[in-house]
Amino acid sequence: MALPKQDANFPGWYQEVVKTAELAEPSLARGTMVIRPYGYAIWEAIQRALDDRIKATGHQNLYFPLFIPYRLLEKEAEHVEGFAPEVAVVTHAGGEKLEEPLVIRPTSETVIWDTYSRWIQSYRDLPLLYNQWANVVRWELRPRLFLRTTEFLWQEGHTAHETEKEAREETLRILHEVYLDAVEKVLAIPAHAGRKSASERFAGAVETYTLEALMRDRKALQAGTSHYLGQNFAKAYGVQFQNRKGTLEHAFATSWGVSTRLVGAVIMAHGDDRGLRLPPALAPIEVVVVPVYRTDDERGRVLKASHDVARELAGHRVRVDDRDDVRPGFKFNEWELRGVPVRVELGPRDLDANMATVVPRLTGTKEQVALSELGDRLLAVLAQAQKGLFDEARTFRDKHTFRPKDMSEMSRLLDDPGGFMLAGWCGSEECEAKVKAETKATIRFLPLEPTPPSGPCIVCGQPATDEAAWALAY
RNA sequence: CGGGACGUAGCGCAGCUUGGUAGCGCGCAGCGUUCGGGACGCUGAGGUCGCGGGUUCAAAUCCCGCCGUCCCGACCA
Repeated sequence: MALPKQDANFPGWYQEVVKTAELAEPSLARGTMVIRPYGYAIWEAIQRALDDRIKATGHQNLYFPLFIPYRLLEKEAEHVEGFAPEVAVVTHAGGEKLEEPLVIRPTSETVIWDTYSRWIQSYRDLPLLYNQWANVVRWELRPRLFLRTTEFLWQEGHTAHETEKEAREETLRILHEVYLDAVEKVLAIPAHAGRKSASERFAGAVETYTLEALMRDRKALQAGTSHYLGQNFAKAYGVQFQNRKGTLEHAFATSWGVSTRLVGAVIMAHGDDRGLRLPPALAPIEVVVVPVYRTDDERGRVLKASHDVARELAGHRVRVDDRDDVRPGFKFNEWELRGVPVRVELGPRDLDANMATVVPRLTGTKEQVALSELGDRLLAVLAQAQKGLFDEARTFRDKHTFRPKDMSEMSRLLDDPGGFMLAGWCGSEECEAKVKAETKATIRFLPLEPTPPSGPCIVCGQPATDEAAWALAY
């Protein structure tokens, strides 16, 4: 099960890691996947990180249904136009054709705002700060495990506010305090927080904010989005409230979501030629102890010592790999492939010297540590692993951030080595489309606030309104 | 939908040109030897050759039709 080299064949490398590390595998229905326990444990850790932050910012969880009557979807014109091509529709049920087809939610703005119309009467009912954990279905044309599957798991927040200011603040609070914080501190992936151009905006949004990260194949990945929806949905679904002055007004909306795609982001941002590398904050197993023995005597002695190590690290996720049917070398490789941050090898030689062999996944170098200092040393290695992955990814990203002088240079750099291209943009869709046509790159993000750069638009030479970050993307 | 390829054991593939009753690697089961970096030997289980039709004494192989999957383009968390 040798992995393809990352540089030579990144898609092959990715697929092989997802499969052999037992994260997930394709399933029967087109574009769907089965998430296996190890992959799901990573997702659960991501969920916990997000859910903690969502609640800490004052939100509550609730749940809306999977099925949405087609007519509800149609009420917001831009929204339906954006999603219609990729919704799955149920036309038959209970053995007959349905009078009205049901769509399987591609996102839940429509049902939720239809419901909010009954929940919101007065400014006293606001704000509504709700989130749901759910599955959604989007009929994507090019599915890829975790990154773009027909069905995926995610979290979607839907809030309603009294004022535009409050709603806009909410959009940015989620972006920073929930998404950026979790992605950088837990997933150890450095990300740019930015604004989407009009063409990349969510269908029905006034403003879309995004988190963009650079993967190891130097393509960008959108890791989360937060939308300010203005009053579009409130108007479409008749959500009005009586304000403090006694007059009727439409509520202001936000929505925001991140998905199982983040599991793919962790794989692609941190993986190396030996497989996965997981940040300890996310790793289902932080420390694996591999006992080495030959005879029954040695086995008993070494296993006892192994469990002592596990006990000393109470509160951390430690696994003693006591399988008798595979040899140590196999275990070393397997746990490296699955990204466990630290391995401890314990054999008769170690025990005779009152030592253990410690091997951090990041460095791969073996070090001898006295048993009496092992606990402290492991904690230090774990802390270093979390920081090391983040620092390495940030250095990598900065090294692959360029300021091309003109289109041909941008084109050349995108081709090799790839990365983010920062350049002036005049704000016109024509220029944006031209870059895409010539280089396949899209604008991944604009600065949070419009900030004219020093140079002109890289396409037309007119004065620029923003410094845009272009990249090839997933 | 436009362009290209492929469907043979759980997975990855060979066999097809030139028809003769299905094979390799990995994995799986049993036994033994091994065990500090992906072990080895022997034995064994496992296949409607995508589906339907045709040609032929005989079809995985040749012919016709259908179905499905994957890759490249437009979409996308």
